[in-house]
Amino acid sequence: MVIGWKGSSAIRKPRRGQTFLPCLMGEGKAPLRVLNMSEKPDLNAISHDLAAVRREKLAQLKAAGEDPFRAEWDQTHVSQECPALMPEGVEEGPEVSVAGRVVALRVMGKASFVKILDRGGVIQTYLTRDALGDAYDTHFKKKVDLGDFIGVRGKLFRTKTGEVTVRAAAYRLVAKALRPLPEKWAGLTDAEKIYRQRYLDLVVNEESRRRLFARSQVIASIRKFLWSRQFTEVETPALHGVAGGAAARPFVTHSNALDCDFYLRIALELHLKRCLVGGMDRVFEIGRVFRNEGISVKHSPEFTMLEVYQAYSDFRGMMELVQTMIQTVCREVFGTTSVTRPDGVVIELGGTWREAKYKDLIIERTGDPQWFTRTKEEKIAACHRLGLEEPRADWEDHEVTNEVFGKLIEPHLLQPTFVTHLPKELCPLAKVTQGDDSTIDVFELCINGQEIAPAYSEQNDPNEQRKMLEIQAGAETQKIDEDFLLALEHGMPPAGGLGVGIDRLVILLTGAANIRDVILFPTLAPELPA
RNA sequence: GGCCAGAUAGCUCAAUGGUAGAGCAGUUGACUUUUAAUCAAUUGGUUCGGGGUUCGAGUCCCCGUCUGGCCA
Repeated sequence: MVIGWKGSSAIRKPRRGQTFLPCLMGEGKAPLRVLNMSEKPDLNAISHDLAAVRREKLAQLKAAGEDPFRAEWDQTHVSQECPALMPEGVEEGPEVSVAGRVVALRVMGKASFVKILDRGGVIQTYLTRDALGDAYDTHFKKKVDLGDFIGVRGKLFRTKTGEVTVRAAAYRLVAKALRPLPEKWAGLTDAEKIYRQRYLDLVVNEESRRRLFARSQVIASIRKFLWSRQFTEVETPALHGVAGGAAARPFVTHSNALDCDFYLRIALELHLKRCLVGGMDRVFEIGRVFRNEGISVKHSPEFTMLEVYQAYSDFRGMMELVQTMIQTVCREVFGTTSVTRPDGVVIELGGTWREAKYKDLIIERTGDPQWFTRTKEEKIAACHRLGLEEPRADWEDHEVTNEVFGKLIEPHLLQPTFVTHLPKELCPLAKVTQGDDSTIDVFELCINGQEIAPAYSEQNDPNEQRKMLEIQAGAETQKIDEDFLLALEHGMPPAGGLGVGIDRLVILLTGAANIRDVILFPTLAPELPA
């Protein structure tokens, strides 16, 4: 009859120093101790102060011997499981015990519908005076507010409109909310409150809840996929002596114990390659990286990277890996490989993705087959003709070209595209293409107008690596991670490496408009003390 | 970093320079199948902070804080 019940909830051993104070309401019994609450508490006087009203209700409960914050409840079912227990034609279902936050409260005299929110969604419960006795009037109607947590136990039934509902045989207040929920219809729209008080957003905005749960599922699905290919998951340091593996301004912090400064990592790359050196020849990490740069719709100062390194593979292998991985995750979490953006554009992630060489895209966009033999001044002039204002004489030649890519090409790559063979100046950590020493064996996967995942045939020649890092560092030789070069000198197997911006991937898959919408608690300026 | 916009009741939003309002939430009452339940009554304000103009400022001006958008 009862599912997974750990004995009667109404009978628990009193805790030390605590009198046994039953407060399970219903089951045809009056509470074992009649609540000694004043019948007409003067809430009227404080009715404007919503928190004070709730504090007073809590005080009255405690005065009557009930402490909601010490109540327990056995949750046997989650909201979303209930409809499956009520197949077509069934009038009365099994007994379930659900629990969650009260998000809708419709009291109609001697019967009430109460919707409660749990991790699976919302389930409706039906509380009546008939089933619950006096507690229905003196306890439920007087003391339970929107936002409180309650447990409800009873058999499932279907309302006359067909909604699967728990008919309460018993309920218990298991946590009181001392502050009110945001308004039920408009919800929470103040962007600042949505981010600072994300817990409220999660309670009242179904879309946010769906999106942030989806993020977790995407990450879980990625792990599963990589484990199935025998990758080892590792955790490498976030405190770096040298902020390497990418070109970005790092955050600086200080160790009191070691009396030295550290940088928060800007990439996972160099430690994962050390793992390759050590023989962990399929390795990945999903971790937070920090870049002390601009904040925008697409950039957060802390964001989550997946980096994958596979020995005896190369950037071609990474192409297959990332395409299969994203398609697998997409089907597993969303059941489809088509994504519709908020503006209606459909992005198709199925099939084999387009491949295009960087140089070909530049030549196509500029309409100049001789682009790469032009002088820098000619390129800058051409940029201005194409409507680009920014390029200046002090830019490096490849920066001018990359401006064309970043401003005029990448934003239009909505459908998945592997952009391959980038100029070698753009990344010092990849192998130079055989037969064309101006490019490297890499791709950037662009989807939805932004770079989602770069991948390289990783440089494993320590001498070449040192040369490229020295060029990149210029005069700032302290930016060279000597410890990494030392590791390379011990020998690193040939490998393909892949980085995936998890936040951007989730933006793409959930149709979000802003990176903050896929981060639970995005970086904001601290609030000033009042 | 620059430009633009915003900040008013717990929440969502109004308010020509002239007594700060509404809906929801709250409180009191009615109501045993509701779906933003309904009906009646009712409480609720340091208008982000600081200065200024004015007989009078939520409103106009200046400074600051935070937030959003665009640009860098």
